[in-house]
Amino acid sequence: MNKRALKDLLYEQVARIGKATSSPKRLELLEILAQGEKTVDVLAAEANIDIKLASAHLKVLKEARLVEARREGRFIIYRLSGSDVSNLWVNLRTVAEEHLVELKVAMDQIFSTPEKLDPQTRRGLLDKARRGDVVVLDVRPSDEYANGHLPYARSMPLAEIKKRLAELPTDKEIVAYCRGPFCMLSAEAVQLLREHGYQANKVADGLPEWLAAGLPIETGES
Amino acid sequence: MNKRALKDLLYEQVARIGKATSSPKRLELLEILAQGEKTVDVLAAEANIDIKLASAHLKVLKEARLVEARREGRFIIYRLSGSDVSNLWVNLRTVAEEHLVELKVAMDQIFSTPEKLDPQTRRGLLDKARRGDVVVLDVRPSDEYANGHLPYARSMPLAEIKKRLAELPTDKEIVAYCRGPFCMLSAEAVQLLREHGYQANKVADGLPEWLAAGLPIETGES
DNA sequence: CTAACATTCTAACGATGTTTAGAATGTAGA
DNA sequence: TCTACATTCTAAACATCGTTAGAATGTTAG
Repeated sequence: MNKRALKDLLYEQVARIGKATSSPKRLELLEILAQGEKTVDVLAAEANIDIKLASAHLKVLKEARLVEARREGRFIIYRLSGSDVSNLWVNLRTVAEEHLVELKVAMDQIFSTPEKLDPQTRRGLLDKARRGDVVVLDVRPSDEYANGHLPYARSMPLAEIKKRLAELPTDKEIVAYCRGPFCMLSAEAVQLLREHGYQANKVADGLPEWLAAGLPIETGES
Repeated sequence: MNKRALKDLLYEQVARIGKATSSPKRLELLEILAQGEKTVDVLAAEANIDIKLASAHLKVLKEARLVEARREGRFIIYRLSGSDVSNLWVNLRTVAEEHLVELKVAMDQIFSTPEKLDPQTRRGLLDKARRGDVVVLDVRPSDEYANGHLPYARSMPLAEIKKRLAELPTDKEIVAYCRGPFCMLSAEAVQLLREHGYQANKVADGLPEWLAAGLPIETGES
């Protein structure tokens, strides 16, 4: 076999990863899976697509070895095949945010106050959380919190906030986060909290971004 | 506009980056551009494709804002639109190397002695190069060397090595590198050097990998 | 064993991407 | 202005992908 054919083979393999990440739906599935393992029906519901279609996309991701599946009873549970896949998602999204004007514009329209974090402010948030100067609030579903969350974060899924308002302090800043910059849960949480007189803000980071920045996380129930 | 439509818009934008990296040829073009800016005909020659096809692929990369173009006389010069694009290429290739067995097998077939570098050995190489314990040899074309090279590296393009053998020491280890793990220049250089009695080895790293690892580089002619 | 259920497989459609060749554009130099 | 040249644009053939619906598979509970 000649040199060119061999080279072509190498790039073709990398292109398998590129192809797997070339569909919006598959990217959304990857982001959801970056929060923890999920069954097909949960993934389909979260991504708002038909189960059959979700299954087809998951098959593509599996063939590219970006996800793995295992059966548990009647359900098949998918998970990312490594933390490097989560990092790749963050990397792709970051490049898109950096270079695609259309994405910047869309983000500005959706999220009035962008709260991007740089390494320094991430550390700062960590320190303030440790000292108890802010309450870090994880508003994702509780299974995602259990799978991994920011240090010192408390779990309060968006759907439960209204009933559990009393648990939150009114004299401290509350910092809400969810799945990442594209997730709208924290924005809704902030709106709800502010309406009830709390000092609430959101940060764009989710677990994948935190991990990609090389920062530590915690796991386990609240 | 409803929430779902807005979300779809976000993922669609990221998918533009994925789509741009879903073709082997485009990935090869990105890797070449990660060594420095190039004209279309040089890119086409390096990637072994027709100029028209190269132009078409470059157009796709440009629409995804991964590359930029400027005209200089009769030539149009393309360059990556940021160092994050170079990092993305490294990230994609690394994920592929990690998860795709087919790629591992192909790499083993082509490169008999894989010389992957971890952060520690990279630092070690840097130290040895500084002390002069090894000669780091950049065997890429000289314009790529001028655009950026590993610290303390000497430029000796593959095509010139035979004539310039006398410049190299026989009592020191020579470490050759080129464009990255997929590039065959350094492997050929090592073979040539060994045939002439030199102690030569190669490392998989190229400039993009070195930069992605957060290590410093040098620029300028030799 | 049967029914209910989650998921995948198969087949089909239109939409999109890759590649090639020929025409068109824009620049440099005579 | 005319010619040579690098590059892009256009059109067309062909392959691949996304999506949908219906059939098939494998598992659990009765």
